[in-house]
Amino acid sequence: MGVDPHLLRTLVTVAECGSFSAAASRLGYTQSAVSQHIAALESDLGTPLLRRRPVVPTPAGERLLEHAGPILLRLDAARADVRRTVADPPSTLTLAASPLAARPLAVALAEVRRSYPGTDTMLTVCGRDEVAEGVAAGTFTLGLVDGIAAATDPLHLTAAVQLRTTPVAHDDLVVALPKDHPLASRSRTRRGLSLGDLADARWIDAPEVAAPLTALRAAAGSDALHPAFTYNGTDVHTLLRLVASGHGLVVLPQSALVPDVAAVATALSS
Amino acid sequence: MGVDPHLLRTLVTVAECGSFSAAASRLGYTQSAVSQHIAALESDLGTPLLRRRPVVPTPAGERLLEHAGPILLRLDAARADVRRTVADPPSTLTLAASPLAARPLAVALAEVRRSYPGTDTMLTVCGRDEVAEGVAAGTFTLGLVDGIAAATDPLHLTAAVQLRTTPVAHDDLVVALPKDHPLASRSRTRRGLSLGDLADARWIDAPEVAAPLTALRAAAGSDALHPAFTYNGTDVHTLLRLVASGHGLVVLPQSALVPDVAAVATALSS
DNA sequence: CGGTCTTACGCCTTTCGTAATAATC
DNA sequence: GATTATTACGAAAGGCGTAAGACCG
Repeated sequence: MGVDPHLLRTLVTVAECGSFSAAASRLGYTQSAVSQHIAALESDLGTPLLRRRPVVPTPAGERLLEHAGPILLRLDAARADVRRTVADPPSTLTLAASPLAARPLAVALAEVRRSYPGTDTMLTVCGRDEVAEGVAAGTFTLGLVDGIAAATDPLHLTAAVQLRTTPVAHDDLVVALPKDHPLASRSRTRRGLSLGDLADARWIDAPEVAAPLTALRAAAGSDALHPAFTYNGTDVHTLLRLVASGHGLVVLPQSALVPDVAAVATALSS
Repeated sequence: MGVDPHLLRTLVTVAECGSFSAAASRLGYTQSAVSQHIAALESDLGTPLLRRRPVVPTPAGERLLEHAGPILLRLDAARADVRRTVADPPSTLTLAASPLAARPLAVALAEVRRSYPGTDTMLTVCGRDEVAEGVAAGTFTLGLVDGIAAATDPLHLTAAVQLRTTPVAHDDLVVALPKDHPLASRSRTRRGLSLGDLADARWIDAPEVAAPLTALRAAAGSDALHPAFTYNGTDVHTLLRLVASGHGLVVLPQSALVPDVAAVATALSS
């Protein structure tokens, strides 16, 4: 009685894997145990949660899955929170950052190394949600996340756990165009190139890195922003090369476009 | 391993009761079982969570308790959510409302009875948080909550579960004064009686019914709003009588002060 | 002492794995 | 027929209650 988190965890894994046996091996259980877990959940809730062969969540299962992730995350967060109050300050600081938080990251890193000279520092770059979840679960000491924010609504974190957040920097958004794009010259002269002018352009949807297209549609008030394709990745460099090759446009913070790194010839490069 | 919700529930109960044995009888366990629950949690987390005799949470315990409530609530919410997708529409609608949501409640009630003529309707009036928690846990079908809200920030629900919310009505806030209060006449003539003028008045803090004083302090920008006493209750009628008797002032929505009910003499009243 | 929490121990329930059965592709 | 899910059953572990012990006021 009462929705055991263990069972929720197997349900989530089964839903992700789309298979009982795959979930079993990932969790270190036997297929039998996984089957019993799902059966226990279903008998407890009085309704099937998964349709078998293929394994797909029922509507009821979908509802439960919507809750399962946040619950498990919060459970981890609780444990991490307790340990944090007990343990002495860690000897290695683990930082996490989303790719476009690079500029404030440099500042934060300097600050951290100055304030805690003795401690090692580890850095992980990953998607926004992974940063938030990692901080919540205690995997990371500190996380830096970028995102579209207004003055009133600082940043809409999708994580289910409320975290202590502080805005640290802001940057203007620009449209990344290939250099030979017809509008590229216009963008030099006048800053106000409205999104409406680009409604018919081909866009790259890169939700893990840049502004998600849905957010842009809301901002532009236009439904006409069609993605040429979706880029599931966190690498900004690759994304910029795709833009340069004319595969589509992307909205990015200005600082992402400006290379602050100089190239100097070395013996190796000759 | 892994923070069993059962254990969390007993921890919460023990912290509320301030006693193992009291918590045991409330939960239907023996004192021994409760002791084992706490011991299991403490050994799992590797730190004491409660200081005994008297029973008070340690700092680590406080942290865990901050998470425990929301987790347990969300667990209930998940179960209720699943059942809701499976069960056919309930034969009795259970509504809940905070006391000062009375006016929109009347409208909602009429709407509900018109739309679902066959179904019985049950109404519960309780504090804002209880409404939110009840809706999350599926105890209530629909909840109406009042609160101080701006256009940008609709209503800050403290509940840990995000609920589908819709603003349905708004009302101006007024200061409730006794009729013979020196400022009562002024309030008739001009509406703009600033909170600063009343900074030195005696206030009744009724956080479950009216605007909490902390919210007023933030709005007034003044730290000088001192409560004469705190009223822990949900009954508006009693609160208004306290104001009328000169025990203190209260900020309420305007509609709470206007009696729309007429008195007519009956045989019984002679 | 009276009350309250902790520990020890026995019983019962739960849960997992092995293995056999059933069902689907 | 091969893969995958369910069912049956035995062994191990976990959880609860009773009862005795330890601690504090």
